[in-house]
Amino acid sequence: MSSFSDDEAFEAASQPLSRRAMAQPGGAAPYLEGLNPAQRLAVETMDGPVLMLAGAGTGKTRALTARIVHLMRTGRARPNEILAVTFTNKAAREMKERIGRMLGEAVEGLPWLGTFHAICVKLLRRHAELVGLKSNFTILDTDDQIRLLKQLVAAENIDDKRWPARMLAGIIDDWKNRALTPDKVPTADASAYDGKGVKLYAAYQLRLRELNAVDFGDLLLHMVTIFQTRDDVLDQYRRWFRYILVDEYQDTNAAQYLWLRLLAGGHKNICCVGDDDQSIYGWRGAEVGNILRFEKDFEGAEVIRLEQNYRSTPHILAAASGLITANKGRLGKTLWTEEQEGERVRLIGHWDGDEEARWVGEEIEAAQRGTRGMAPVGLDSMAILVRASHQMRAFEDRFLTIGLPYRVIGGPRFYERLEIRDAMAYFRLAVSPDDDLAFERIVNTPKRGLGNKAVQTIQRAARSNGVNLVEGARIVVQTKLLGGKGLKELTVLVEALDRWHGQVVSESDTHVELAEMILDESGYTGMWQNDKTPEAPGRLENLKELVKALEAFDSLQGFLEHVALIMDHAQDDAGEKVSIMTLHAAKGLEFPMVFLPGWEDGLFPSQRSMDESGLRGLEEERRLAYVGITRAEAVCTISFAANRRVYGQWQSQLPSRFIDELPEAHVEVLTPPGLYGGTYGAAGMSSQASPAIAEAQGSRLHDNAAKADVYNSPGWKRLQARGQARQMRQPAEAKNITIDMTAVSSFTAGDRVFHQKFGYGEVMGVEGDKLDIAFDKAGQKKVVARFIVAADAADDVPF
DNA sequence: AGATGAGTCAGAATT
DNA sequence: TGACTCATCT
Repeated sequence: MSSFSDDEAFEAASQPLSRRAMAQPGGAAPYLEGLNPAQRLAVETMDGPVLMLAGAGTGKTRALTARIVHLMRTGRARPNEILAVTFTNKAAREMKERIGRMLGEAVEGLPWLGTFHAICVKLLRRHAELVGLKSNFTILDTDDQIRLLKQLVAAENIDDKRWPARMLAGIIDDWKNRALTPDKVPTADASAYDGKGVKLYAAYQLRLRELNAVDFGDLLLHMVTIFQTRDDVLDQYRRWFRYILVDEYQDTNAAQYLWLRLLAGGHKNICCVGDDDQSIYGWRGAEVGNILRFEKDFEGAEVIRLEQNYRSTPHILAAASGLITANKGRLGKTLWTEEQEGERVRLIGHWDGDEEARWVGEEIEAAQRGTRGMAPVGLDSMAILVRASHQMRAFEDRFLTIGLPYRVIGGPRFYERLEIRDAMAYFRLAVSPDDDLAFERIVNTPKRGLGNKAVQTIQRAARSNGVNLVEGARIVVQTKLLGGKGLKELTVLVEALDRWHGQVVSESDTHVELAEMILDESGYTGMWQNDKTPEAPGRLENLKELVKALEAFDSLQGFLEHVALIMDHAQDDAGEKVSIMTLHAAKGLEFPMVFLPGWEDGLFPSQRSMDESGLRGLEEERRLAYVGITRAEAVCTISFAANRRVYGQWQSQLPSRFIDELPEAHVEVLTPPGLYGGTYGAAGMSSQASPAIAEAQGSRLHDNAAKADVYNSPGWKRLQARGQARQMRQPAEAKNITIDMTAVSSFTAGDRVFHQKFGYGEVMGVEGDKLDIAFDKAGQKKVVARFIVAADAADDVPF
């Protein structure tokens, strides 16, 4: 891959400043309008180190983008003298859009804006030779990384049962996050990976260099190494990037921190934006300490607090603020809002996880209709935020059953899918025949009769001649080291690879045509067309989508470069849907109505987090809770279950300690259905029941005022909650599963059926009132029979 | 080379 | 419980 495009970016950006970029004559600039005093101060304090301590929902992106525009419009910096770093591509994209909007028509060049990794790629391509690479190095993703490590581990005769390569990958990542090259790994870490970690790390780095490849961690690590060893290069960039801005500073790891300190070392014009209370990526190497230490690290730093919240009601803010005060060593801030009081944070306990999911489903449907005098709420305005992704299942099952549309945010990503990765390996190989990892991946996909033995033969041929695997394969073909089918197939493959590579070089076809040709001629498309498993059609769809995505680029190289760093993929946004996601995925988002289920000790806070990291872990969990609550604009509902299936075993659960930490004045305890009144309430009351509960039971009134009365001593919440949960019974519906016999009996395996959400499919099996159906488009799912109609009757149903 | 069965393990996830 | 990996059999 050539680095010309990068260089052009540098040169173009270095053109003299246009007239338009000068300060606007007279009157406040439009981008400053509507900023509150703190935001405005953060925008206008341009020189020296600034820490913008921006609480949840305080308009930090707005301030950050306004600051960039301000730097440009006042003539303080030319666009190319500004470096703005984010963590995710999404954040970078959003910021670009906002800046574009603020600048309007006037295009005077754009600042350096991108993720740490994207910026580092650009820099590293210019200086690759300083770390023994060529500027067209490839970027390996986690999968390649692990396969490479597996080979090294195998060469060391290590039992990869006890010491999986994945674990080594994690250890090495950790070292790289801490900016440790193999020679700098502290002796305390010498025992890592059966005492062979450091040695393998060194071997891995060597191998990467041989392959002219880097992993994600290297992008930063190599640049830090270059900055540390080459003053001339560092000076160049210090002059280049005169103003530096960093988003989500609380998420920086040691390598990123060093990188920033080195770059900002001269002029100290660095503005870090973040919120120590929202640091939730410690397990990924982020160090809250970076933001806590800011004032010490950068002498004379200004700390500007953005505390006016534009998102949530006072009750929600107060509940979140109260909770987070239990953490030690915070920078501290006081969020406030001009909004009206609104509803308190709602708290409710349930019998078990299924009951919780059922209740949430009902609440959502009620909100959709509009209840308690509230206006109807759209599904797009609601979200369920869970601690761990396996908690999503109960909700998905329930929502499928009641036909409530939902979308899962996060999940497996497009470019991580098998078929996409295979196709990409073909593209990589066509672009650079040196890509041995890509060759290994596709040599026998589709099946060519080239199994382990054949691959070893090729590897031996390549190694003994000091060439790449494609050349090794060529030698094998020429010297007929293989026989029969394998030889024939390998001959065809080598010829095809030559042809494709030739076409990449000569550009005789468009890259889109070439891509289609590769997938076709390799037999890869055919492989899935002949595959009869239910996933096959979906995979073919994805391949089509991949080719479509290619159209946005002007070469295969350009596309591969993009994909290496930008692994995200548009979500399906069609139609109103409830969002389900993890708390981590919810950071930065907001919803009018938020459900926070599963607040049980061990689940949230997660036991594992506490076991591994003790108090530090607990505090990070608490910040996660803080993030969760502060996602809510108007209604925030926390819930927990008394019983939950954990790895197939039923366990009784205790309400989360975080529930105790919520300030009582801002919480309203709801009454679970089926506890008071109904079939089971009266019979289930034990002598331990609190007077308030007995009273409520007796009167059968859901009287919140009465409950609030007794709801006033610390520790009581959990006791009360536990008491409630004990008295709960399994709801009637769960015990007496109603089976609609007419619906069930009308279908048997093999029937063509129709579902309003999933479309057409074939019945694979029948279990009680559920049908196991392989849908043409949506894959295999279990669906309640009453939502299914016969395929030929679908036209008659008014969906 | 593909299918089957035993065994293992269980967390958040970006680039 | 269930998803996934690996080893072994056919």
